[in-house]
Amino acid sequence: MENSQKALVLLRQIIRSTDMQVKEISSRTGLTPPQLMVMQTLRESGQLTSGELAKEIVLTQATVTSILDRLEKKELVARERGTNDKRKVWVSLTDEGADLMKGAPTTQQDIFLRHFDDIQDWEQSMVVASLERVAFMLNAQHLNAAPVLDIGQLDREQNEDLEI
Amino acid sequence: MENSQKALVLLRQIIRSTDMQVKEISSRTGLTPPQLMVMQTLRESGQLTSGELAKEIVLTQATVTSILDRLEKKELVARERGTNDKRKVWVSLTDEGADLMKGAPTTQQDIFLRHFDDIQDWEQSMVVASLERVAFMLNAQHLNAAPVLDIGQLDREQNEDLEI
DNA sequence: ATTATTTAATTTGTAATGCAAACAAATACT
DNA sequence: AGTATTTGTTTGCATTACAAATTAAATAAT
Repeated sequence: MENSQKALVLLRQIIRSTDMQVKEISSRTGLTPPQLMVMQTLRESGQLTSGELAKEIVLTQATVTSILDRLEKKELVARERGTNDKRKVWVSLTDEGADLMKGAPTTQQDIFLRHFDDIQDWEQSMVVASLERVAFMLNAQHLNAAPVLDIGQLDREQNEDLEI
Repeated sequence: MENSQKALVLLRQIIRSTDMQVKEISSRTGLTPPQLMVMQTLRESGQLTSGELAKEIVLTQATVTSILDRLEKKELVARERGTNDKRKVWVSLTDEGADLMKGAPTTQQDIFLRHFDDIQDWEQSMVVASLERVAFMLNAQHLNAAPVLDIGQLDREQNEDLEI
C-alpha cells in the first residue's frame, strides 16, 4: 500500500478512536458530547463569556445557550452577569462540575500520556514532528479549500481566517 | 513545553481541523455531517445492508433508518429489499448520489495527499510510523476502557478489514 | 409441522443538537 | 441626543440519536 494511503487510513483510525472515546466519557459522566466539550473547555480556560465559549468550540451562540441551560439546570456550571459590562455572561464550573470533570474525563489523556511517556525520547520527537507535519497539511488544506475546489457551487468563500 | 503536551495539542488540532472540513463539505453538498458519512461509506463500500451501514459508522439502526429516509427522499440513495433474504434492505447510491459524491467530498483527501506527496520519502515513512504509534496508543487506550467488545461481531466480520 | 427464538429493519416517542431569524438590553459611536 | 453595534436569549424548525415496541422474515427447537 502507498504511504499516502496508509497515512489516510491511520488518520481515520485516529479520528474514529478519539470519537469513540468521547462517547464513552460522555456516557460515563452522564453528559452528551457537546456538553462534555463545554465542560472541558471551561475546565481548561476557567471563566469565559458565553460568546467566547461559542467561538472556542465553534458553535453558534444560540446553540451554546441551550447547552448551558441544561448544564445549569444540572448545577454543573454557573452563569453570572458581568458587573462591568452587563451584556456579558460569565460562565464557570460549579464545585460539583469541577468534581465531575476531575474524575473520568482526564483518562483519555492519561492513558495516552502513559503510553507516550513509555517510548524513547527520539521517538517522542519523531511523533511530535510528524503530527506537526500532518496538522500543517490538514490546516493548509482548510485554508486552501475554496480556491482549489471550485465546484462552481454557490459561494466564493474568501479565506481570510487564520488560526493555529 | 513537554513532548507529550505538544502531542496532545497537535492531536486536538488535527481532530478539529478534520471536523471543520467535514462541516465545510457538508454545507457545500447540502448534506448534514451524518448524511455525508453515510454517503461516503456507501461510495467506498458499494452496496450495504442497513445494518452493516449502521455498524460501519457506529450508529443505531434506528438512527440510520431515519437518515436513509431523508437521503432517499432526496433520491441520493436507493433501498432495495433483498430477494434472497427478504428481511435485508440493500442500500446503494443512486446515479445522482454518486455524482454528488464525485465532486467535493474527495477533496479533503486530495489536498492532503498533494501535500503528502510533496514531502520526502523518508519523511513520509516517518509520518506513517508515527501515526501508527499514535493510533496504537489511542487504540490501546480504547481497548482498556471497554474491556471486551462483543465476540459475536468478530465472527461475522471476517471479511472486514480496518475496524480499529 | 408447529411453536419458539433470532434476526433485520422500521416505527414510536423523547431528549438534545444546531442554526437562522427575531428580539431585548447594554454599550459604543457620532 | 440618536443611531449602530455588541451580547446573549428566545423562537421555530430540521435533524440526530437512542431505547423500546413492532413488524416481518428466517432459523431453531420440540
